Amino acid sequence: MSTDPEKPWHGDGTPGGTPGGTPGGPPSGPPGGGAAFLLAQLGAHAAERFARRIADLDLTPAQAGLLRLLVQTPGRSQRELSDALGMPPSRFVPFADGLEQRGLIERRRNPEDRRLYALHLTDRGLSLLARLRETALAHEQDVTRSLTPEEHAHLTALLSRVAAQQGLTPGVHPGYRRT
Amino acid sequence: MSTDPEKPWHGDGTPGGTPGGTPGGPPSGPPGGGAAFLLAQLGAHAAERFARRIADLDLTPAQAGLLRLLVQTPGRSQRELSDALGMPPSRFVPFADGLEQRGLIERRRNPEDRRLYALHLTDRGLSLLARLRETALAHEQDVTRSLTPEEHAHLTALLSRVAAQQGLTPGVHPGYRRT
DNA sequence: TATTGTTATACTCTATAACTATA
DNA sequence: TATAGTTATAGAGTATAACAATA
Repeated sequence: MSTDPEKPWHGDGTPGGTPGGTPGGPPSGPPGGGAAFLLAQLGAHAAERFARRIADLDLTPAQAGLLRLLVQTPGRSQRELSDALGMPPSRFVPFADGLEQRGLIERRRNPEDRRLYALHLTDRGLSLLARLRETALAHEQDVTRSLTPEEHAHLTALLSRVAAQQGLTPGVHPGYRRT
Repeated sequence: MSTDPEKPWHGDGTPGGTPGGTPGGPPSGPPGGGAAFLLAQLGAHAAERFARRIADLDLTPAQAGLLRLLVQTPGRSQRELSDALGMPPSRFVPFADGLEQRGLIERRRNPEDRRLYALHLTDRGLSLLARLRETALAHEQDVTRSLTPEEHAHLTALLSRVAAQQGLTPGVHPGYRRT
C-alpha cells in the first residue's frame, strides 16, 4: 500500500469524473463498442439468462449440451462425449452419474469391447429434451426481442458465417467446460 | 451404475450414429443454430481469443477492464470499481494489489473521507492501455475477418441495439467476475 | 450505527495422477 | 502395452464473514 499524499486524491481536470454518478463521455474507437467486445458481452449475458431459464428444469448448460449431443448421435462413448464437451473424463463420470440417477440417460455395455459404455437418452430424457427446446425457443425470442424478423434472420446469418469461419463446432460452445 | 444387458448397446437404426466419426444431420429449429446460441458460442470464443492475446501484455480480461474503467472515470473508490466489475470487495483488494505493484495504477487517499481510496492510472498504466487498444483492434479485425466492411458495420449496429435493449452496461461484461 | 478497506477461514471446484478392467 | 472408465487427492480459487479504521 503506497500512498502519495503529494498528488490530488481525485480527478485531474478531466470531465466526466463524478465520483458517485455515471460517466458521460462516449468511448472512442472499438474497445468497448466493437463487434468483438459486444459478442463477448452479449454472449455472457445470453448464456447467463439461458442458464437461469433451464435451472427450472434442473439442468445446467453442460447437461443440456449432453442431452443434445445424445439425441443427435446416440451411443457415443464417455470418452468421446467428454472430449466433445471439453471436460476431462474424471469430471464426466459424476456428471453423467447425476443424469443417470435421474433416469434421463442410461449406460449400455458394448459386448464387443467391454471397456466401453454407450450412452443413450431414456424416454424421460427425450421428453425433457422437448421441454428444453421450448425453453430455448423462448430464450431466443427474448434475446432478439428488439429486432424485426428480417433483422433477426440477418443477424443469425452473419453470426453463422463468423462462427463457421472461426472454426466453431455447431452445437457446442466452450462454456460447457464449466459446471 | 445400472446396466441393462437386454437392450442393444449402440444405435437404434438412427442414421448418423457412427461411433468415431462426425455426425452428419443438421439440427432442426433454433436449439443449436439460433442467434442466442450463436451469441453464447461466439462470445465465449471471442473472449477466449482476447484473453490469450492480452496474456502477452500480462493482463487478464478483468485487469484490462479495470484499466479501461480508470481511464474513463479516474478516481473511483475500490467499492465502486468492484461493484462495476461484479467482484466482491474482498477479491478486489489483491486484484488491485497486483496492478499497483506493477506500477500501473496507484491508490490515493481522500483527505475528506479517510476511509476511501481513489484509484488512478499511472503513466505506465496509460501507456500499457495504448498497447491494449492496439491489441483490441487486431482482435476486432480477426474476429470479423469474414465480413465486408458494410456487414461488419451492420453486425455492430445490430449487436449494439440488442445489448442496449437487454440493459447491458457499455464497456463492462459479466466475464469480469472471474479471474 | 454504517461504511470502506482488509484479512482469515471454510468451502467448492478442478485437474492430475494413480488404479482396475479390458483389450 | 494401450485405452475406457473410475476413484482419490492435492491444489487453486472463491465467497462468507469477522475485523479495524473512519465517518
